[in-house]
Amino acid sequence: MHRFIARMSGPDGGDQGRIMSTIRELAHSLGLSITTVSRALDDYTDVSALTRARVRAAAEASGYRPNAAARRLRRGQTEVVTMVLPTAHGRFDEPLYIELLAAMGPHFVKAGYDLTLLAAPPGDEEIKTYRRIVEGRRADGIIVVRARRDDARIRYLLTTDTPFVVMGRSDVAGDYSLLDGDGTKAFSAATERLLALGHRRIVHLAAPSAFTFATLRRNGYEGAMLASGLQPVSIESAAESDAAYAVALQILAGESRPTALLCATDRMAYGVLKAAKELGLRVPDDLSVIGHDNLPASARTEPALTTMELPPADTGERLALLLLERIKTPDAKPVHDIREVHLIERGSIAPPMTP
Amino acid sequence: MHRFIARMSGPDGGDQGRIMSTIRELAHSLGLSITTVSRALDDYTDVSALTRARVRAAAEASGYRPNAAARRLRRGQTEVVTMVLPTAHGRFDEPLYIELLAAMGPHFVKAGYDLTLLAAPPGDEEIKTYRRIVEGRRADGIIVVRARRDDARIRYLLTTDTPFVVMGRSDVAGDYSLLDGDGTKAFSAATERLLALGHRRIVHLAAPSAFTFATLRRNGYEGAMLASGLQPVSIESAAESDAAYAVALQILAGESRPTALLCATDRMAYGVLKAAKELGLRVPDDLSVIGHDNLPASARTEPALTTMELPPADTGERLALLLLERIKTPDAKPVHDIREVHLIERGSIAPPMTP
DNA sequence: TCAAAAATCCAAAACGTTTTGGATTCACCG
DNA sequence: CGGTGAATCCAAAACGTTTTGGATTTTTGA
Repeated sequence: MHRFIARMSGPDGGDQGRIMSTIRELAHSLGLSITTVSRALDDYTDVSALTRARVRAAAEASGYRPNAAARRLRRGQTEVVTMVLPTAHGRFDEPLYIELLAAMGPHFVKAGYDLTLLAAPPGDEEIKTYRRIVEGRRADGIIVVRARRDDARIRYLLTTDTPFVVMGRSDVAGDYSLLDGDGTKAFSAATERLLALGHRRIVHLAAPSAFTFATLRRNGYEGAMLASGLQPVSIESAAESDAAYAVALQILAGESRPTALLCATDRMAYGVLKAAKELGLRVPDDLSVIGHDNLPASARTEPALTTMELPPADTGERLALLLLERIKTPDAKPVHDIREVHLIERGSIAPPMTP
Repeated sequence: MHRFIARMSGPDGGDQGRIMSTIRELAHSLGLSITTVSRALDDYTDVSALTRARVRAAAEASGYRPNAAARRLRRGQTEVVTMVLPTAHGRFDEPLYIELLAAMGPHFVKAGYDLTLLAAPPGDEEIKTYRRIVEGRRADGIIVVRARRDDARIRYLLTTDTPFVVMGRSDVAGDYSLLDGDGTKAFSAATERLLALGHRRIVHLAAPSAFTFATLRRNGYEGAMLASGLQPVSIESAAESDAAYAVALQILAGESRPTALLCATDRMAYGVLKAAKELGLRVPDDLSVIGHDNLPASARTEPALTTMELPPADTGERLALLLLERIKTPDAKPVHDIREVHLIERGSIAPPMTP
């Protein structure tokens, strides 16, 4: 009876459902010290099982959440990781990032981190953005995407002690974790697939060697060709589809034209498809085409494009985990994770009709 | 001489280039109080022009940046805005978001806000994510994208006092700012365009009426048809391209088939293109097709798809500004910004050949 | 010349946590 | 029964700002 009354209107019962905004209120309502409440919520061995349970229940019931700013100030860490989107001007046709973000999200949330996003065009502005994050201590870790061969961002970050991970490969030396697709192996495998279909005149449409991935993919293609006793032919083009279109018109003009074109990127493959159509060549009968990236548009081309991709969900998850590891144990040896790229076969390849 | 020595090794000169991490150090090195330094940096009229300049210079030179957590704690605001990505499972083919994010970014940065990103699949998890933000006071404002007719997120946010803006329209009543494309006007204009080309048998392939936009677009089409004295024919289909494909096969089978199909979305238009090809109908000669969204793939279809879009850069900018306004003056009347949708003409429409 | 007003500065409080360094109680042992 | 150690708890300091409420000096007005 006594208990019942206390629940109804006693000094303890009054705060029942109210939303408790500070730990002080919560502690007071429980007749405990702030210290004890804090430690109970943080699983210290320091507090009795009974008290812990009581605190837990009260926190749950009242919807108490520690003030993020206060805990960050006291702890000296931001509980934030940041990814800077390299935004060239104009249309930003890079759906990969949104998938990466979606895949990374849950892992960061689980680890108690918020993911903040900044957009910066390459150039001076970009480095300033990184400085702002680092000097303003706005993040505990950074994700650098689309690494460049000579990458000022990586060079800068190496001079600081901010944990970071890189997606893609760079020529910048130093100890940092990175994740990238195994472009060499992927292009080697794609070449072998074409060889298995009976192709012999396979040409590689390479991206500018300023990109690290371009060289890696080229190596894969050339290695596979040489291993089969064939002479590799790599032709470099700008990475835009228009440029690839122009180059492809040349390549496909002659009599002994290739029966297959292995392109460094999907976008380049689009140019090739356009050129083939222009020249009256049927894909895949007269010409097999392969790209890389699996852009959404590649499923809609005519015919649908055979391509390769680094599965975004896995990649995002791995990227998040790498960064969290880096934050937790900054002295551990950084890891280089070179992951397998998957071949996605669609309608743009077939055995060669013209021998 | 005296001055020179002081610079070399005097008590003031020692801190010259060192990075100053707290306002206390900075104040000390200038022989000023913390208060004065803080107010100098914040443009109070309270401090003399000379002092202000001195403080500014020293802050600049030493790379001082106020600790974000401390200022947030003191100010009671997070300086963070959040956007929750609705991620269905599987491939996330929605490049719009990344463009929106890129466009919003600079405006938030300029206003001193960080943009954090959370991913949540629709369902219970989604509302929990919103609760976490609101109850944990993790953001000063929220961006809700892809509004639904009966939208639990909006209903929840209306019960709190967290500022937010919505992209898209919902049936949920209440005072909140929103931004959306004028689907009605756009579809009316597209219909008129087809009429001007000489089409008379124009059919609208509508999305499920569970989506607000579906009804709006349908109204636009039907209004334009009626205004021209023609009988509108709207046929509803699921929004996936496969479903649209099946429906299109039916529509295009008969003898008096339509000469133009106006589709509620690009994805539905893809299904129509596939059906037309299957039936041996040439686009655009035998059939004109229009979509909406301007997905990247739409530029690569065969023929390239005529479509409509809400320009992402403008949209993102406007969305950011709307939210910032909402945060600054929460009592101001919310605005409904219905923006013009642009028609992008490509190869999938032409005058009808078969009369 | 003196009082009032303006200009300029500052000490201390406050924001809500986490953590340090004990204090208290209680059981147990010799 | 005194002492030791474990089990619990807590007061107060600290994190780095911003803001409050003066204090001091200088200028102005009569």
